[in-house]
Amino acid sequence: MAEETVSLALTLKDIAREAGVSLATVDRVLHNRPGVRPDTVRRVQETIARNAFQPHVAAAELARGRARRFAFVMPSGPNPFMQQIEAYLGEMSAWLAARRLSVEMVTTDVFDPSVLAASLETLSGDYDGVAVVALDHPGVRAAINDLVEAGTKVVTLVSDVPSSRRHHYVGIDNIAAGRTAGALVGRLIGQKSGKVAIVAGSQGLRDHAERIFGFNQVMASEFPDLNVLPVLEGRDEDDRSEQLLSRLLGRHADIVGLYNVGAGTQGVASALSGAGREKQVVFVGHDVTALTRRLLLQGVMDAAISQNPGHEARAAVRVLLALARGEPILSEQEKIRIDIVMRDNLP
Amino acid sequence: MAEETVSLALTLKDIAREAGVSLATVDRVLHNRPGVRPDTVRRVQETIARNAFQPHVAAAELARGRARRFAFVMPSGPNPFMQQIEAYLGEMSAWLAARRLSVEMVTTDVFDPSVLAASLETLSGDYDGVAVVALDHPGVRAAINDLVEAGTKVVTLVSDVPSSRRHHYVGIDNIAAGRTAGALVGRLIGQKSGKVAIVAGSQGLRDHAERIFGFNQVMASEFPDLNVLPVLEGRDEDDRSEQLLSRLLGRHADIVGLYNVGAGTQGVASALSGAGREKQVVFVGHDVTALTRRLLLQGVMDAAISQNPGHEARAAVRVLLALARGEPILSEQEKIRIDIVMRDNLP
DNA sequence: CTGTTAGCGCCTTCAT
DNA sequence: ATGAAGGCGCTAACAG
Repeated sequence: MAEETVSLALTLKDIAREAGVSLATVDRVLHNRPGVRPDTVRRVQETIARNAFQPHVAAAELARGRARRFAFVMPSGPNPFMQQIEAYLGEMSAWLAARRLSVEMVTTDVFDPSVLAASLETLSGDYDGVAVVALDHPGVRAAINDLVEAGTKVVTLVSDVPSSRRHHYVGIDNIAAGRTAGALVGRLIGQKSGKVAIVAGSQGLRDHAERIFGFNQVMASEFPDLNVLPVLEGRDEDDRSEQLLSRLLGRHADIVGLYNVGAGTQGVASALSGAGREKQVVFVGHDVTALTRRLLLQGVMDAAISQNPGHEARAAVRVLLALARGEPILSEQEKIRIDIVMRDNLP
Repeated sequence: MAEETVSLALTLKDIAREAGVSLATVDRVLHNRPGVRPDTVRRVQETIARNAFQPHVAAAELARGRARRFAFVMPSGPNPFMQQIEAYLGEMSAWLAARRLSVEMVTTDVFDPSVLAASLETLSGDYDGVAVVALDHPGVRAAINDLVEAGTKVVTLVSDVPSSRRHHYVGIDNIAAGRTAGALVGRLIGQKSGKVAIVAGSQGLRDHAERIFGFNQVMASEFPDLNVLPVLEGRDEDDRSEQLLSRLLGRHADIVGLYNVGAGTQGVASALSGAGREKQVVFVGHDVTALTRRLLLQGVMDAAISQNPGHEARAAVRVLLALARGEPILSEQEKIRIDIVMRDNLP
């Protein structure tokens, strides 16, 4: 009735004794440090394996006794999603302090590649790890590579630079997110045919471009009766998004679906209600914020594609920490899922 | 441009010096242990607060040096979702071992209250914490309360016993899950009217009953054109579920929606395909397993309501550990979300 | 190449 | 009511 998984509570010393060597030698083998004869290595490794020995992490941390400094490079604007990530990092402060970790926020204009690159350059050498909401641009890529070169662990957050040498990306698969949005818009529209509008921040942003790509993919292949209109670029600004969309709604009476790829959600919603069409149009956007929560409850928005900002903040810290310590990353745990949030499963 | 959050790396000793007392006294105050004069307590607390002092967890763990034993009481049947939780617990073994924690699986017939209660009784005294997939029944409730009485930390997993004195519930809000399923079925059906079938394991299971309740709630209030048929009780068995549903499909040609509340998914799917109606009926079920993944990809299932089993396993362990150590629980992190999974956001 | 040793910061007797 | 001191398991410097 009971399978087991026991903790033998072996220690380095036990292994040392059993292998007939000293503590220090076991430690060297454990961290594959040089200066041990090959067959001693083998002998020690065998005893370690035979006993399924696991060093006590707490003891190691204590002995190592090194404080780690991480920097988070975030957009300076009033993006609610980014603010949520920052808030969750703040909530972690006790957790961080108890582990002698520090996280510093660096806000910068991540939309200007040279400014972002410059910000990254200033960090070099001062931090064990850097998490950055990155724009995919050659200058930024170079800055990331320089950091990596200098021994800093780098994680891209929310928006990736796949061609760089960053160690890890913490964020969702944006093409899949776009596909998900497309499937939702299409299926929620039902049998009706008509036009579908897309509002994005900019097609120059990698994540936006990828989402649009995924969205169009699904639309083209599965909803031939729906006609996708050219993308409106609202620069994630409320006013501009509202104007553009209002004009579009005015020109097309048969818009039945709407995909808001980025921020500027307030503007998009205003345009819809302004036209009195919030009930006729299936509206899917991104992220659960105070605003999108309200819109979902009101039935103005039908679904939000979301990535859990708390999870994202914690995952970024954990990954940086694991990288800094040379520990393995628990990829299943750190993977960020694409959440579909509707009125009834609002978190 | 840079706000900060520094780690001053204070230690107990620093606090002791600044407060003019010894290490031991600070320690006593820190853990509000008796034997310290009230105003000494205050003085020490003030210095702690003033310096925002956080004891180093690694050092504490090491000094405390106590191994913890946890037991997970799980259903003995071949429920794929439960097997996933067990698998994730297995994957954590290195993590657990490195912290001198042990997790033992105890499988039992959780559907028989007396058997489950007996299983729980045998655990008393041997474990620091117990996670249990619980049936809500007076006998089980009493067994849980006995464990708690004996000082064991108890967490209910997946299925709750709210009226017991369990310390925590790790799982989803099943009423909300049912509502979500209802909203999905209704909205994906679109404007059509017709009948909706429900297949559950048993209405005696609290989680199933709650899901059905939520589902009906939404159906009644928002989809008056859909007519919900009486619940079929398939006991989570494939054969029985298939038979019952096949017969129902035979009797009603106008079934347009189907909600599978529990397991037995294979049987439900077979009944649908057997009738050649897998494309006409909107089919929503629970959990992402190898089977439901396939059904989603094939378009037989339209959506799965899911709770992340990996997250659930880790959260249960973390909560038990925090309870055992007397640490606070990070409720935001440990909350289990209701995930909507469709073909394009399969994890 | 290998071993010895002094801590890391906190907890826990044991004295006082 | 308070303090002193040893030790938890590992790391890192220093000897050899």
